[in-house]
Amino acid sequence: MIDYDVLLEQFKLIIKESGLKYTKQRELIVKYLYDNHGHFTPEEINDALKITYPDMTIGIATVYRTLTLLEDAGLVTSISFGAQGKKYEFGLKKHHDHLVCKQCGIITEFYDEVIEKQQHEIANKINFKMTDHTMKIIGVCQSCQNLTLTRNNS
Amino acid sequence: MIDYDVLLEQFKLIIKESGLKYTKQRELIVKYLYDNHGHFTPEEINDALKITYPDMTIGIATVYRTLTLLEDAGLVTSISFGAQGKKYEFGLKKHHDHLVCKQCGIITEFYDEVIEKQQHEIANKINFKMTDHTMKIIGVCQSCQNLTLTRNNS
DNA sequence: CTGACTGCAAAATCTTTGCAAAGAC
DNA sequence: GTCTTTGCAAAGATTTTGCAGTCAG
Repeated sequence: MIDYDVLLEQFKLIIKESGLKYTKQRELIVKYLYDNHGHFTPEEINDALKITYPDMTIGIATVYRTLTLLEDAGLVTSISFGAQGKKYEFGLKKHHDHLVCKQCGIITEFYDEVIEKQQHEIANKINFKMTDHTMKIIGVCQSCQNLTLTRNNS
Repeated sequence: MIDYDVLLEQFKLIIKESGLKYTKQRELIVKYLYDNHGHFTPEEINDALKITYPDMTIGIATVYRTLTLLEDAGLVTSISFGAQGKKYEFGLKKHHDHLVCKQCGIITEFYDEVIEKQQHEIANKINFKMTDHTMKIIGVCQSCQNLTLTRNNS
């Protein structure tokens, strides 16, 4: 995993090159996603920052604006959940896809060489210029399956 | 592709078994998705029905409620687009995945045996009980690529 | 008849925008 | 200083809900 200091430098560089400003709020959001690997809604990020930095006021609008900015810059990526918003995660990890448990909502990441390769082939076959892809496997994770069993046996 | 009459029977059966009622509105929405293969937002469906059946009033709420019902019944499936809602499509086709052009928004469907198989293997490996999956390849379709070329050359 | 369904409008979510004040460079 | 960013609140956009009337079975 990339070092936080290196990440910060990269972030500052992107900021500078775009003629934008480097602010505390932006850093905190990047830092939060870096430190807490996982998938968060804008609101979760906002709430967490409010708790961690009670003396700072960060508006939810800023979180949205920053996440959009960070996504454009490639520092974070998002994953959609139906109509009910997006979740964001730190984006400079190796590309991966997601398994989503529809019972507890937990998201597990995976990477599979065969799938990656096949996707390129599919896109190439029809002259589609692939820039990105997402894959979600939806189902029930092992611990939720166990829970169900337990409940049935009791 | 399944016959419309057969589909209707199946739909009526599902309705009856759930103790629900068979209404004109529900039929029209099923019919619309059957006749117009493609991917539609609830609003698009609502607008289209308003035009096709000017003498019927179908509330947007009914479209939402019906789509949820139909999705639960497996007659339609949905594909999410970030925070900006879902699109629905007729769901009794053979399973397939999507290529989404980020310029014109056109959705192309594909089915790939290798990917399907690999997904099962990934889920099995970690004891994840897969019930569904979605895969989106995002990029630029051939005609949008051509447009860009044309624009650059002119 | 009874209970489900509908349309409407209001409410609830989630996200974006306008604006004056504050902050980065 | 200049121009961007921020927080707030208001506005938008999308989806859901409450309710009285309507309709299917």
